[in-house]
Amino acid sequence: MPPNKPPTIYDVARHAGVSITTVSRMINTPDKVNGDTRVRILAAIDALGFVPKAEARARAMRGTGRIGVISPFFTAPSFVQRLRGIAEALSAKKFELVIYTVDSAERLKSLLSSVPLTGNLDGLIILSLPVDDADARRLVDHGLPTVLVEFPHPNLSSVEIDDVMGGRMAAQYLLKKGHRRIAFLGDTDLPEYSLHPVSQRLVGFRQGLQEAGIELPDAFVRLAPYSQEQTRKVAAELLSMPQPPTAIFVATDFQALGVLKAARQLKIQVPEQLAVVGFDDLDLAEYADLTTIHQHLDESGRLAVEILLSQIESPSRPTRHVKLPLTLIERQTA
Amino acid sequence: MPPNKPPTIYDVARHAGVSITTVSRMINTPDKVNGDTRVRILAAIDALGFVPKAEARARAMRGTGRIGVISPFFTAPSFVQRLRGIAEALSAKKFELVIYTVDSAERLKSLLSSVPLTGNLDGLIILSLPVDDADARRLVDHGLPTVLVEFPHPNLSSVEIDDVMGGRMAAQYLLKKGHRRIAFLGDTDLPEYSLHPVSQRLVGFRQGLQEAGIELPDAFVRLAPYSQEQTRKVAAELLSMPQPPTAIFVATDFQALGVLKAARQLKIQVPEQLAVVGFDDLDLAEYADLTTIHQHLDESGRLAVEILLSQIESPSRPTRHVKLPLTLIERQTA
DNA sequence: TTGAAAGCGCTAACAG
DNA sequence: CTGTTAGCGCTTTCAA
Repeated sequence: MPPNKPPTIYDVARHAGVSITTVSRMINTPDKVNGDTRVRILAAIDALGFVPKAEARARAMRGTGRIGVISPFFTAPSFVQRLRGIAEALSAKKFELVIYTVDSAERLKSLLSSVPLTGNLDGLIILSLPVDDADARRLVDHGLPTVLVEFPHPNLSSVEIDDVMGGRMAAQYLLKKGHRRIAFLGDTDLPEYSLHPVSQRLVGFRQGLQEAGIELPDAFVRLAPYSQEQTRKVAAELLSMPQPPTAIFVATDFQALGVLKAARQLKIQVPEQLAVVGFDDLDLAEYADLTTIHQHLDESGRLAVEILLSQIESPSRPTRHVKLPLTLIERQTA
Repeated sequence: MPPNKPPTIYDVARHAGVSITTVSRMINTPDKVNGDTRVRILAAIDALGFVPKAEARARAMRGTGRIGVISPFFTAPSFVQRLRGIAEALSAKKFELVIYTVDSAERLKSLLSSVPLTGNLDGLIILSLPVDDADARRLVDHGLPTVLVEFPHPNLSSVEIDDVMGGRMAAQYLLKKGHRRIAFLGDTDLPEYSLHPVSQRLVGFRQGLQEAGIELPDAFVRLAPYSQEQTRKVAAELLSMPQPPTAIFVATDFQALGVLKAARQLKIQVPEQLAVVGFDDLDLAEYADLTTIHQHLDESGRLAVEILLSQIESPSRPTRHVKLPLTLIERQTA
């Protein structure tokens, strides 16, 4: 007949013939306990019906071991790949990963005001979401270490992507290949709560062309919703013009696939008759043999974690703004 | 200059010029504190924004429920799509989503023994990971509602995929199309910590062929690591045989892309000279116009959440085992 | 891999 | 009324 009081690690320790340290270890980092002892302790825990007191844990623990990630609702593969980098880096350290998804401007606002207060987090990563001055101030005031990805703010650390440069790189590459009639295809999904890096890519692209004295006629700038089918349609229109482009810079890989499909259906040879350059270098770009601008998606996540953790360790450190390099990956489509 | 670390009663005590005892008393039995001191302490408390630590934690854990997801480290797109279904369903219900990724058998064991204890979770979803009797028992004993996806266990609710049936469907479809020399291509990634549904698909596939009296020669069963390039190589070998198959059932869409690539490079016409059927119906299958077995990935996540939440609400409910239907999506490759 | 011992933030005696 | 001090159950160095 076990005692009346709820069992503590001390009871478990005695029961299993080990020290309380080992029991604690068993609970928190079981892999650091010998398989043998582990079984004994597990048995003791079961036998006594032991449940750790959350309150006592909270007391004894330094931080909460929780990192929050606020991300647009992951419909686009690129978020997922960033997230993958984050998850990887985080699970290596022993942090819990809490995900908040955003699907509206209100939800973002609401998260941004509640999370720092009640989120009980050690740190926060915000993916591809706009943070205004008030938000940033609140984050700073609450002493919640935060790293922004893809949307810089002077008061918070960030990992940035140089979308303008990316667009420029695409332009330069296609020009070098001898193209003169070059079109741009981007997406129309401009939710107020999210960013639109695609616009930046267009800016850079236009710059690149201008520097070479090439026009980008309005008819060659097309937008389509972020879906394969819709993009395919728009691409087909573009390719059916009397004077169609000989190259298209598609601002996202995913849409580039739609363009390739349109070309296939119209029996247009890629890259002979049409060059296609994408952006992102998603996993699937390799399959499609898509020439594309590689941005280090996984790496951006890992880096964000690294910056965040160092900030958590020494809060006095100044904010860092890292710009990840872009690379053009030459494959078969251009 | 707000503090960086959450303030403790020590901070408050110093700030108010009293001892920690008095602060503690102020919080628990305010009437036993002098009106004068009380005011000073009160002032200090909200000057510092003091919140008792345990309480802060409790509050964070209480209001919004927490659902944990244990998933293999998401390298495969199929996990991501399941996760997407989960995230969607969960954020609608105002639940917090905590992600634990597994990259080894030890890590899985470790999570399975620590998470129920210290996770502070209201429910748990385990994706495509093997749960043995001891694990299941612990989960049940701790009263942590759990739903398994893709790996059933009698004592826990689950959402299952009928991989055997899927393999059979693929076989039947190809047979109906008149194929007789049909090959199988699966992946070799058999981490001990994860499952291998692909084997089940092969079993079903073989059954389907046998029922029609068709042989599946060993030379037509090929495995390749889960990567486009490696799969492409193996497929190329297969297609370069003296008597190559006229159809290939590729057990994962992602690898099917590799097969298609091999066919392209060898100038083998799909579907005229080679039929290809995939499995999963990932987003990218649509792009590739891949005929494939559709499993409801997003839906499996949503469903898991639904079952879990209903289990949380009424813990007495018996466990449910739902088998999601599979559908063959006919596109261009077979 | 393990244990001793020093905290963690807080409460509860016990004097004053 | 207030401060000192000894725990509470648990985590986390640091040696061994």
